[in-house]
Amino acid sequence: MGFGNVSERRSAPPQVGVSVVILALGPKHSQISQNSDGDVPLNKPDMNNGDRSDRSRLWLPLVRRVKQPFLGDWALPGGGLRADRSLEQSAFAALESTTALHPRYLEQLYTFGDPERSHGGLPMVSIVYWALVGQGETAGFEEGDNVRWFPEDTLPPLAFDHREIVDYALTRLRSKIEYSDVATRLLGPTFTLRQLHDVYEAIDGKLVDLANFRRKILASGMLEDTGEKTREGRQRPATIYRYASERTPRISAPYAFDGGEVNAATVERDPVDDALSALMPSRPERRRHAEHAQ
Amino acid sequence: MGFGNVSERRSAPPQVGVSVVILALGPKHSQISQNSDGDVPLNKPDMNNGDRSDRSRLWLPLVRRVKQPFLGDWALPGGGLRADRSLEQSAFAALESTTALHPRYLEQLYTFGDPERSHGGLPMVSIVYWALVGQGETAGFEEGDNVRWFPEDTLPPLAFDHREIVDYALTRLRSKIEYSDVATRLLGPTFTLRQLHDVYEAIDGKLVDLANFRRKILASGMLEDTGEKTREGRQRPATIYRYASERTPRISAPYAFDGGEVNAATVERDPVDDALSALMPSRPERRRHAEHAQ
DNA sequence: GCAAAAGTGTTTATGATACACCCATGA
DNA sequence: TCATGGGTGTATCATAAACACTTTTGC
Repeated sequence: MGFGNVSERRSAPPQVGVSVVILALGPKHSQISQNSDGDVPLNKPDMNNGDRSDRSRLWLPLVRRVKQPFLGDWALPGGGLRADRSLEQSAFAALESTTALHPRYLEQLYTFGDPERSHGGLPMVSIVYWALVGQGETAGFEEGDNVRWFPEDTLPPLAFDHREIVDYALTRLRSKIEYSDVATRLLGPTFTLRQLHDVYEAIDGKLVDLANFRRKILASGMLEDTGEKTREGRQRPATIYRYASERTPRISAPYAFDGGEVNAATVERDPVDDALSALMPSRPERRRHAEHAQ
Repeated sequence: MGFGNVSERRSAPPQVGVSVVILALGPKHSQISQNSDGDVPLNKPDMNNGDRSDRSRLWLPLVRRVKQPFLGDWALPGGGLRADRSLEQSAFAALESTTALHPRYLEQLYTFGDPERSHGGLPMVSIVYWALVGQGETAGFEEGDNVRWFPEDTLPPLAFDHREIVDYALTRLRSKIEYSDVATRLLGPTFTLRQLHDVYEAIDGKLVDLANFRRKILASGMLEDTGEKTREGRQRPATIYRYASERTPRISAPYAFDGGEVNAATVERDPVDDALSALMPSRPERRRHAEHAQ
């Protein structure tokens, strides 16, 4: 299906797709050796050891491009839209098809559509989502030659404008961590205050006073004491908390995508600050693009 | 151009368009009489009188649908995408084609794409922008039978999910006014602190202590004394300020759309808080939707 | 001088930060 | 009992809110 000529192509609508920035907490330094082609560390973040000092950097999975342009470069996982799927479902599907990960958080980031970004190919509008994956969510994940995890601060050159997109996702995460619960989504369902504290420090470089952090978080009421205590290490056991939003039942599931080993229903929009949570579980509708054809 | 059958249509990509929520400051009560069909007040907000008490509500223009579904209902201005235009340009074009308004602020709001919203017609993804129009910007604007201004709090029934979209835009405005300069974009290029104060009160219902407001705004450094004073009324003249961002020259114009009586270059993204301002004037790229086809 | 709006001062409450200190546990 | 991280107390500082007060103009 080709376009007739340049001017027809220019006035035609662009292609549309979905991409996802997936973020997870990983070790500060890779434990496995460097890779053959000189790329920076790249084993997947190990989610299951209790070693605090080594769990303090954000990692994200990228896929290698197998087509021009940017053949061989790393890019964000993505996929197409389908008329019978919500954008979130499409994002989820894109995410799943490349990484088999089940996010604990998924939110729309931004829609990129500048003609310049197409780099000579078909113009493309990308609706980008960002996702947070908790610890333990990566159990079934296998890295291949075309999918690999990278630490956020040592990314390889990325295709298209994907580098800026990643940067924007990180900016959003860093901003959102200050007034919402997103940090908890990078951990498992339960965690200690120290673990949560480490997430905060990992996300925005600077050190956070642990004593004040404790008070602030506890005062915010977003955590709930599970009644349990850690039983590791040789120190005083720490209280184990859980994110308290289970109290506030979802009005409606953000999307009905359900399957896989981890329940997709655990994926939520931010209930506090993302106004869409309140507005979006909205009612059906249809909007043909004929509004300005009065 | 029809689709073959239902399942083909379902797996096909949806249509894509752009819509805009346009907001401007208007009088609290309409000065002209009610409309024939019983709709709520609807003359366009008068931007040019100095009557404070009457300048305290948000208004927005809607267009009447001339097709099914929702024929005759009011809807957001919108239009199509073109491969050779940025999303902002498309938003600007949509805005212009229906209202001839020149916004002082334009920012992407959200992309809506739930299949349910299509109400039985062709599935539609809407990339929605919101715009703020300052006083005096509406000079050349003419209302027709198919375009009309409504006060934000007495909207008629809207087509599709446009009501939720408007609500979300208002939520974003109310949130953003607290940590950015958007409020100034609803006024003219210069204004008194009292006027700005009134905008704040108009936007989020509650009263704001004028003394504290004055200190806070002034301390934020976002305003600049023009050196001029008001010379109206029979009271002490007020200092006239201007938004101080002219100091901080734009790195690059958000988009190159230039034309019409008001310079489109005055449309800016929020320079402080919208991280995209820093990231988006980014470099070209192209992203075909083939990422997950490894 | 008086009304009306502009603009300043001052007190109080609230929250963030820094950091000293005590507690519970395993070895 | 000591090392280690868990957890609390408290003084200090910055900011927000409340509101009394002074200033400048036109009439």
